[in-house]
Amino acid sequence: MSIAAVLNPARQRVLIVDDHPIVRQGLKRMIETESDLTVCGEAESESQARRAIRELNPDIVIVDLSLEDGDGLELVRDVHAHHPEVPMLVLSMHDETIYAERLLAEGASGYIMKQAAADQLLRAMRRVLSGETYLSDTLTQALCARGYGSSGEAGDPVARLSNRELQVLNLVGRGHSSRDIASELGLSVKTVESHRQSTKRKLNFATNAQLLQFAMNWFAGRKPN
Amino acid sequence: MSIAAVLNPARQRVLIVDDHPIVRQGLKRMIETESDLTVCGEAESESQARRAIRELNPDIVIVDLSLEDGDGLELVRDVHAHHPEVPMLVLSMHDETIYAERLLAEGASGYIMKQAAADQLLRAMRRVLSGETYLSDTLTQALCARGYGSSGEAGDPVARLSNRELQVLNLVGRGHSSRDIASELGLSVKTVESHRQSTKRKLNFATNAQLLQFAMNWFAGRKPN
DNA sequence: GTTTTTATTCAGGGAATCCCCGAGAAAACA
DNA sequence: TGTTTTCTCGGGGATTCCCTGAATAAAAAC
Repeated sequence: MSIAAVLNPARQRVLIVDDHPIVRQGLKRMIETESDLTVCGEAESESQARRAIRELNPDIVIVDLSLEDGDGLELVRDVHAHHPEVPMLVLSMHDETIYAERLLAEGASGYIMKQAAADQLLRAMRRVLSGETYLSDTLTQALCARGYGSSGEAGDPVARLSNRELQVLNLVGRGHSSRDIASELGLSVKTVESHRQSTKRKLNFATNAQLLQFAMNWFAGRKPN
Repeated sequence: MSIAAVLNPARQRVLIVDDHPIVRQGLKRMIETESDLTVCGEAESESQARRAIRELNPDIVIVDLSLEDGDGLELVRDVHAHHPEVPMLVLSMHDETIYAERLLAEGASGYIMKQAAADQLLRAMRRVLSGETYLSDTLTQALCARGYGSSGEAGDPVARLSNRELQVLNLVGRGHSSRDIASELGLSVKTVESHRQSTKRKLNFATNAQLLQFAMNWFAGRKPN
């Protein structure tokens, strides 16, 4: 504990959860240079993180998405279940809109990429600390276009799909082609294409590749059949 | 700047190439706390890295494998071609044995993961600076096992892919279309299609959907099925 | 009860992609 | 030096993508 901590006892206490020592160092440096923030602890696994949250009672938790044990989703869900008052900011390597959606649904308060600059990270932290939600501009646009925030509540955009569309999307996510799906469901290829089309429109996807990516990630978090 | 800098003006000058500001901060902190090392510059893209090496003439370059533009392989090859005397230490997120082999062949002097602790990183840097090669224990074992293993095709089938094919597969996994990949790499669409074709053949995939599914899962750090 | 919306089915058609073939040049290997 | 692999690109038919439209039935709204 430094003199600054004594002079400013109201520092917000941050817990870092990341299995990369280098990244932890970088985060620590960024945070400690701020007068209103301090790092109260570090964890490099989910089990360590759970114990650290219980014992340290941090004001905010920064979670790396690419944890070795589990993909971070479980940790977010678990922490939010046991400590719903602790906001979580998720740090990710890639620009994967799919994960952001699922993480926010599980209780995360923000999503930011490692490509983000220092001031952006700090802005995100302060926003999450104030009880609000932080999303990058591009991510906000993507999610808003898909139903988040436009109606106020975080409604599941997939719920807007019809049964048939959902059925087709499921098979799409398993890597089946339109022709395969058509024969499996006893439909015309044109019908399957039509369902894919309407699904893309409802979920605001431009290309088939985006739909495929979404479908695979969406159904990856669910039990097969 | 500490007294050590005055006492030891012969500090080895390090150039950091990484597109994550947080990681750059972490590396910088680790390096600057050492009395015999200093960071002479940073770069967040391949083009910046090339110019920085020319202008700063560093004693060692630390390269992140997951650069946005390209997969880092080209940078390693290019730098080694123009500055064969500059040792390069490659930093990676995952335990990618496939890349390690290629990187060493292209001129890298060491390969270390971001999970590595600080002392391990510094040990790797000093070893590379002294003109030797650094590999982690697990990686050394993996490479040795491959060299002397008589198990035939027990190795990862992805290892059989050529550099270009791997590069294309990487972009495919990020959801890019053949047209996008062609323009990104400055190639004909036909060439990209050809690489996808040969990749499918080597990995025993029948359709493009299977390749896409595999690529997305592979580069997301998860195993298919 | 009538109108409107949605769901489900399918077709047409131009653009794009897939997927098989081949082929020449360059690089790596033996 | 000869062989293999890699990297590059093209032809061309089959297929898919993607937009528009449309018929029928069911559900919802008026």
